[in-house]
Amino acid sequence: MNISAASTMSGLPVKTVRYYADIGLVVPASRTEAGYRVYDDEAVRRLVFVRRAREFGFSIGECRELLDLYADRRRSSADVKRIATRRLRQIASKQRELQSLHDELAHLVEACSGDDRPDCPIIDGLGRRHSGD
Amino acid sequence: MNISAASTMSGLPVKTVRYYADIGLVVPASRTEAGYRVYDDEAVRRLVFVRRAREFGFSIGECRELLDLYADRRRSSADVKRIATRRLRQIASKQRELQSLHDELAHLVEACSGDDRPDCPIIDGLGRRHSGD
DNA sequence: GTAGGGTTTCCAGCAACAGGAGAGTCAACG
DNA sequence: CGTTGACTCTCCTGTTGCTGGAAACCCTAC
Repeated sequence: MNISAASTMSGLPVKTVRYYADIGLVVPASRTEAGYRVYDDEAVRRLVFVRRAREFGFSIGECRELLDLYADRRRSSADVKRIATRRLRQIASKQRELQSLHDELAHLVEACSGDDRPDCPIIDGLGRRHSGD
Repeated sequence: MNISAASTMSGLPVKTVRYYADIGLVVPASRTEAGYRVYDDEAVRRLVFVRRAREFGFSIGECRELLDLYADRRRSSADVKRIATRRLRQIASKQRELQSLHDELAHLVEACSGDDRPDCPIIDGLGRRHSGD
């Protein structure tokens, strides 16, 4: 199938499919004589796999690792679990970060009257030095 | 004061201070005859303000807006509150997104035995199509 | 045979800097 | 006064993961 069919089936934009081919992440099964990329079912499965992994926030590098493991029928599940657990920790850390950000900013927003007077705790709160000094 | 003093006082890397000057976000008070950037207290206050706002995840564009409001003694607090509230909603949305990501991935990780056998629910779960199709 | 879609390559650009090259500048030391 | 070393300047490249566009080719249908 050609690139637009692969795009539709994988749920990735054509540009992205082409990009993944360029960086060697998911290469097409072959090329036509005219140079058109040809994708087969296996390649589409890999595209879907990458899309899902990207949706989980795995980097392209991590996708490459996972894809290798995906293809390797003899890999141990421990290898996969290690990468996924690392990613899980990243997510948890990002969540904590966002939480404190949210709390602090919400605090400022609540304290702000939000009317047409110039006094604004948000501006004051941003201007006041706070972390890292 | 020169750029390294401004860097130290603001808590921003020299490169970043220079970058902010280049894009016109925080311009130095003046230049020496040799072309060295000269920062005064006000410029440093603005650098600190931007650093704080960036830590809150405001984009450079939003920092520019906020900086205008910061400088405008006659602005209404409503203008500031609008921008901050928008950002707050972005944070909340990102939090929800991370939460579902975390839950789903944690689910997969828990289901994975993590031993040296090849069966791996994580790989299977990533390979299975799920969203957007 | 020609109109319209697709497809190819390559080049530019996004955010928000970081790293480094090569050249100029400044203060201190001898 | 010369030199050393730290600092600064501008300019260019690279990062991540694409996205958009241009110019050229290809393929099918009418």
